[in-house]
Amino acid sequence: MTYNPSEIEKKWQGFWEANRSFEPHEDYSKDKKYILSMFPFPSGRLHMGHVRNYSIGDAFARYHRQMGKNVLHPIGWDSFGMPAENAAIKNGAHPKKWTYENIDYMRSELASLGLSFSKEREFATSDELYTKFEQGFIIDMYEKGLLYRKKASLNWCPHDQTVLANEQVVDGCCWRCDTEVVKKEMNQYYLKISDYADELLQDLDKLKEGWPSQVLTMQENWIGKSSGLEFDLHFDEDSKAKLNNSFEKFDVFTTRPDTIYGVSYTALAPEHDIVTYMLDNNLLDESSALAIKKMKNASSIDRQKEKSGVALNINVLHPLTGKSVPVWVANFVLMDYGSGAVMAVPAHDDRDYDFAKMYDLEVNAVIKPKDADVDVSEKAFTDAGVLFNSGQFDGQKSTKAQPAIIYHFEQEKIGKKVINFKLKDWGISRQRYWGAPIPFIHCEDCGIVMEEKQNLPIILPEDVEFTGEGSPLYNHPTWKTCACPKCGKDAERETDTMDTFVESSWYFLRYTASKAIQEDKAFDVKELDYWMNVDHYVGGIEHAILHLLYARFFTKVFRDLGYIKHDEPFGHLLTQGMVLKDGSKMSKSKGNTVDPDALIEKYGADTARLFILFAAPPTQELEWNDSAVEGSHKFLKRLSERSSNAVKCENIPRIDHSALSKEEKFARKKVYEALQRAEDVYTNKFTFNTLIAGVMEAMNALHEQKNSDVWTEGYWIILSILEPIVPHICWELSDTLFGRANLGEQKVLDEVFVVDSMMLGVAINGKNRAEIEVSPSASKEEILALAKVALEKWLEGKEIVKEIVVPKKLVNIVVKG
RNA sequence: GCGGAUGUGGUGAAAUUGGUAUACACGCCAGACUUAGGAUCUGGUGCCGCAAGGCGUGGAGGUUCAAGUCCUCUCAUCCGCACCA
Repeated sequence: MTYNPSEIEKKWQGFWEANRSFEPHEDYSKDKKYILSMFPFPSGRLHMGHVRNYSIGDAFARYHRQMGKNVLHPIGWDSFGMPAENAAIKNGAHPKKWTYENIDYMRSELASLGLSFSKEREFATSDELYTKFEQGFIIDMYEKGLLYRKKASLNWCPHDQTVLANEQVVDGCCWRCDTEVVKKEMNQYYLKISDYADELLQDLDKLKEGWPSQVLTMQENWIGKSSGLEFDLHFDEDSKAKLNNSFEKFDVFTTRPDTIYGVSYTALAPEHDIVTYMLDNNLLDESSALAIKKMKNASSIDRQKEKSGVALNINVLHPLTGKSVPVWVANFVLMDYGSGAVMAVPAHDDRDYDFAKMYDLEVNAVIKPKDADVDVSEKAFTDAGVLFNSGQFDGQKSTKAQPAIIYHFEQEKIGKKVINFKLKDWGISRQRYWGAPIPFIHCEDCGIVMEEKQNLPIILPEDVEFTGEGSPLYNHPTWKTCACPKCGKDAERETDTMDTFVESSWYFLRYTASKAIQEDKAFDVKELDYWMNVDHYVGGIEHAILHLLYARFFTKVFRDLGYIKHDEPFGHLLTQGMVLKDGSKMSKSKGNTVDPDALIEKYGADTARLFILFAAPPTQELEWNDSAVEGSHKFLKRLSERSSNAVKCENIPRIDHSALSKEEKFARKKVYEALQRAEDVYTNKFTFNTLIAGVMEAMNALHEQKNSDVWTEGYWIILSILEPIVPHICWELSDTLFGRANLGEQKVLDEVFVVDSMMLGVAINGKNRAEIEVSPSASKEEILALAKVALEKWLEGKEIVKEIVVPKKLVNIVVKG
């Protein structure tokens, strides 16, 4: 049969569409599988990363459908976001029009790949219906006390009068007008993810089976739980006077209380209240004030590059020794971790050490290794050790001194044990147009008032200008005017929209909503119970932290709001590697992209899917190679052409294995080995590349023999194995040959694995020297006798020290002399 | 700086998890068929060497009868980041 991909792909895509082949069934007594690939942002065109993502997901979905499972395999669009607005600024295209046109085009691209998505559950997060439910959830969270407002320091372009995202700041300047970016304090809404920090950390345990360990580690580090000592540092009298008696003290946090006697200075974040007070009241000389302002304006990345500090010329008293300790401002101290102030122990902390050397501050060692003296003349000694110069704690080991010192502080009521998290609350406000409006109203009398739920969704106005200056919603002449829902007075709508991570934090729940309830509810408890959790979640490693953490957080919040019963959304996670060309990531700026449409047009979707799953295991980076794509295409051509060796039938042929030739037996063995591997790959290993290699081996072995029953049986099985990977060609051939009766679970026949003889490697001192053929029932003695004959020339004049026989593998003889 | 990974033929990669290193594929070489070949089929292909043989999984050690796999040190590359006290 000639292979004509464009014809058969169109044919079967039409068939699937007409027959609604991939809609899940509403029979909740059936076993289910929920297979989900991360939904795309509708940027305009599919890229190879998408093709990889959806090919992997589709393989799972189709495999489980063959196994008789009720499969939910949905798709949608993460359609709010900055690029739509940028396109509007650049080309004048309205974000809504731009977005929905992109969706239409990309939907057709996905269709041309033959992906087995459910159509009835597709949505875009910018749909008003989705916004309606999301705004409802935000109101619920506010009422639950999970949403609050606080000041944040944002990137601000004074020229465009607009907030900039980190990626819009280029070398400290605005990407559009090149004006120097400054920090501006603004009120922002925050979700209290920190309330869930402990549970988000604890529950990583539940994911150990199904998630890659490096993702768990990254999340663990991100949440960053640590315990230590928190205590106050009191100013001396002079310093208090200098600060107009406005401050008595500030508190610091340390995870190394054992080093406390080594404190030689303390450092405040440039944003610290005390620093702000000193700046506001002109208590610093001009150059110091300027340096601090510079620190505050620097991007967090610049702040990491080089340490800098300013002495405040005030002092605090060491809580244990009473010694005077100078207070500095340091750029590496962060306001939103701990209390924004640290005690510095340069002798035992690398950062503190560098800083002390820079500004010629004291370095007082108080910890030494167990059996040696400590030398801090070149670098800090950061290991645990034994305390000295530490008063009553001298001679104690770090591990013992830490709790002992904390206990001492608690007894004296001058400090306490504290648990800290790195995880910060999630700021969800964005000063942008193309996002879901935050459904709040500002009333002069009532303050912040929630919009009434019956008035949702609060939708975006369409008559908006995109100039890149200011916030389009804020600038709109009438949109924000409204009446206060509480008192009826004139009020103003909130003009901030939500971070798009909010949408992607619950979209997987929305997919469970069947058509019947989609209009009325975001989702239904019964349907959720049946479909959740997601059995396989497939997506890029770049989402390892933020998206996955936020989605886990929303799941827990929804549980506590009583909407759902699950603690964790994603049972198994597969993080795919990047698609590279010429050794680096495909990107427009590098000009090394390969266009999926062109690929499909030239070779067909099946070739694209086959290559992408064959070229590397899914978790690894994939190096693009045009001639290897050609190779995948040739394999499919052979698959098609050699199908003429198989015979039409309705059942798998019965074969008398013992009557077959060696080549025929070998071919059957290869076919069933591939089948065995298929189960392992689709359910455990996900190394589709080795599965495809196994099928190629089976094809090669079939080609070495001429028995048409063996060919037929081979095709019966191979087409079933390959269907999840290259569905169109498999449906076509299977339809022609077997009326598609083979597209289902196939049984492994153990009889084909029985062999008459096997080859064993024979080695001397571990060095492979020969090969022997033995019967599977041969005894150890028989094998050794054969091995010694094979090794005759190597054994001459040597003394045999040891003989090792590893059944079915090899023989190793250890000799001397 | 911190955190996470990755190093195997000319190339993408296998290796049943300590047991014959390089399966499968690309590329390359030779041959067949052909008006033609960028189609198809057949054979070959880790490196050095005429050969016997030797050497080979980034590098150096170690454990073991046996190491790509385990341990120690080291080098290179990639990814993420909020200097997390």
